[in-house]
Amino acid sequence: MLFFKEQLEQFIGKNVLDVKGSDEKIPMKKIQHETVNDIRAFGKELLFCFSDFTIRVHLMLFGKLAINSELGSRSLKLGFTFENGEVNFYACSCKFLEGSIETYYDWEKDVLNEEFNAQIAAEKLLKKPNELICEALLDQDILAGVGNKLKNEALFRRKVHPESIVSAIPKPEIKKLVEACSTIGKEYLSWLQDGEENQWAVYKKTSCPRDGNTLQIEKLGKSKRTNYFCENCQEIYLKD
DNA sequence: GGTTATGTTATTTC
DNA sequence: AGAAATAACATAAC
Repeated sequence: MLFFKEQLEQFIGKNVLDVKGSDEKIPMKKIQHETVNDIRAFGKELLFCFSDFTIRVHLMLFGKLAINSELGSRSLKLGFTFENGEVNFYACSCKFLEGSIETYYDWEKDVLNEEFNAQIAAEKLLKKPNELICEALLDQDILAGVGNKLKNEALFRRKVHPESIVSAIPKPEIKKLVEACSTIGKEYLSWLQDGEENQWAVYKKTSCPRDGNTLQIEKLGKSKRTNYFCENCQEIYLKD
């Protein structure tokens, strides 16, 4: 979401002339004529901060946003009109957060925030000793912003098998994994900013870029998310 | 045309 | 009651 935040900065400090959309959880009248004090990103969420409340937008799987344009084929969920342009959201999840935004978020959890704290994230992962690492890395309360792509890529880069048990992975490796999530997240952002194609090593790929081995594609864990991994070069850590 | 997918929350079931 | 499974949401790509 950091990618969009940068494109939305033109609206910081601007007054909301009009609010539209079908999201009944959002009190449209309260927002009208209010001024956006800040636009922030937290993990996969975008935050429009007003003086007494914040509007949170999450694009989920299928969401889209349009800046200074409209997507005619979709039905508008939430749209802001400013004096200098407009933002329109579709197929997203919106929430009205009363009060100060600081009471809702710990910025150090967000892998793309400058306050991201890898040490704390690693410690929190270790508090889930029995989980598969491929599930634990997706915990938004520990690593906000890490999705299935970053998870797969981080595990591959660190040569850790997705079915490894958290408590069996050496502690220094846990920290390295956490740092890889953040690093790869930044790489992803720079591809987006530079308009480059995604350069995933294993996500949606069929062969290992290290040894050419055919990648395993499996839905693992309780959440059954797809995992792409190389059995040859990703080590599995199991309890003894 | 069916399946799958960058994700989370609400509801139902056990 | 609380955990765990299931559904819901809504769209594009293959």
